[in-house]
Amino acid sequence: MPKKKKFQKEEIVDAAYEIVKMHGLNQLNARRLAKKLNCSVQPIFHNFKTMEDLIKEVHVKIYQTYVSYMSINLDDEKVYKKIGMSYIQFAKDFPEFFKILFMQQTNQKVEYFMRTDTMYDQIIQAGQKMTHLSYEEQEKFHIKVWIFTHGIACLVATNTVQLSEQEIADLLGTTVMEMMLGRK
Amino acid sequence: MPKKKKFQKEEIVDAAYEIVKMHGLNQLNARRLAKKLNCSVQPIFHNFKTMEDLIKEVHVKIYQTYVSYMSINLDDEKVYKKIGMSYIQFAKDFPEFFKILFMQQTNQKVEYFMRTDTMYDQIIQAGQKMTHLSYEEQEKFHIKVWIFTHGIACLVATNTVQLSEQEIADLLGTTVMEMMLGRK
DNA sequence: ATGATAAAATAGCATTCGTTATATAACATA
DNA sequence: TATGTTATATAACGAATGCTATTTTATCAT
Repeated sequence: MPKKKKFQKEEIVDAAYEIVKMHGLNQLNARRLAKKLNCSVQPIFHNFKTMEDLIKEVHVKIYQTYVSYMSINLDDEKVYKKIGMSYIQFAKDFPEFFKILFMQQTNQKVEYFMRTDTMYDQIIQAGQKMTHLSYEEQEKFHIKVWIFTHGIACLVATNTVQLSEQEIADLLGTTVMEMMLGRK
Repeated sequence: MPKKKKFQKEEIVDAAYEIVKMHGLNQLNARRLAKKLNCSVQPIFHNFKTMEDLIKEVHVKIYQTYVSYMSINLDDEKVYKKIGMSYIQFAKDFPEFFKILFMQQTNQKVEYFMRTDTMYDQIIQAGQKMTHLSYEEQEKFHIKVWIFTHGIACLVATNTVQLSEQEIADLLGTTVMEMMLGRK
């Protein structure tokens, strides 16, 4: 009966993902994507109602990339440092993705790293094992560490500072230590 | 002889500045600006060769706004806290400006707050008066405080977190204190 | 008043974008 | 092989953008 599909949804999303990764979201458009796929714009609009719909699926793939970077064994020691390093490494390896996920006007994205995060509670509890603080104290500590980490990640993603992995590890390590030791 | 000029460069830049302040840089275009000025697009292109030229002048005005926010008496006590609070307050009051100045891909903008900053040395020295650290130690401390401050400012500018002035002051105050006390 | 001159209005061009109407081509089934 | 179905190509529409050619209008020295 029908002609076999040449362009599947997945490969279109993959190509769009690559464009966004290399050149940012505002460089993604139907013609550019078609060119990358060596086709006309038809397969795109045949598979997706609108560009917006396609971008939604790209978002999902971007978020999956982030999640895979952040999958860390919470039983490990130095949880905070490892989580922080992963977060910053993500910002370094995928600056465009980081900007999309964490440096844009917020609507529903807060959930990614705030209280609603599924990992939030686990992180606090993992931290408690090492610091022996109360849940509330640990929570305050966690927020401060996270803000500092986020600060570095933003600077890295925008290329405002260029830091090696070792420099980042030192900076994060000593600061987290000082934040802990300096508590009243 | 000639007709008197009705639209001066300054008022055009002012109107553009307002649009950027309220709606961001990518909402600025010739027709929208003309509408705000109650004129056609002609006065704009008569006064500026291109939109890019106009935007350059808007950038200058934005940077001036930032500088006026950051003009702080360095002889004051709690310099760090005051500078940090000003930086964050700027991000809160002018999120679009903050994003333009400090949350975009960097080219020449590093100068705003890095070593090349004219205030950089004065800030370090002012800090030394209170901490009695060596210049190098004070420098390290300064960078950490700045990263933390920048982290909060980014979160505020993107509306990822909503913090009152008091909450910001507490967060910044206690963290800077802990960073100082926790040093090896 | 009038004419020279420059500012501003009008209307349009060229480009880029999302999207779609139409035509063509490929493929499974009869 | 013929037919129906559908994926893809071609080409174009309509809106938004930067910018400009042309016309209109206001000012001021004469």
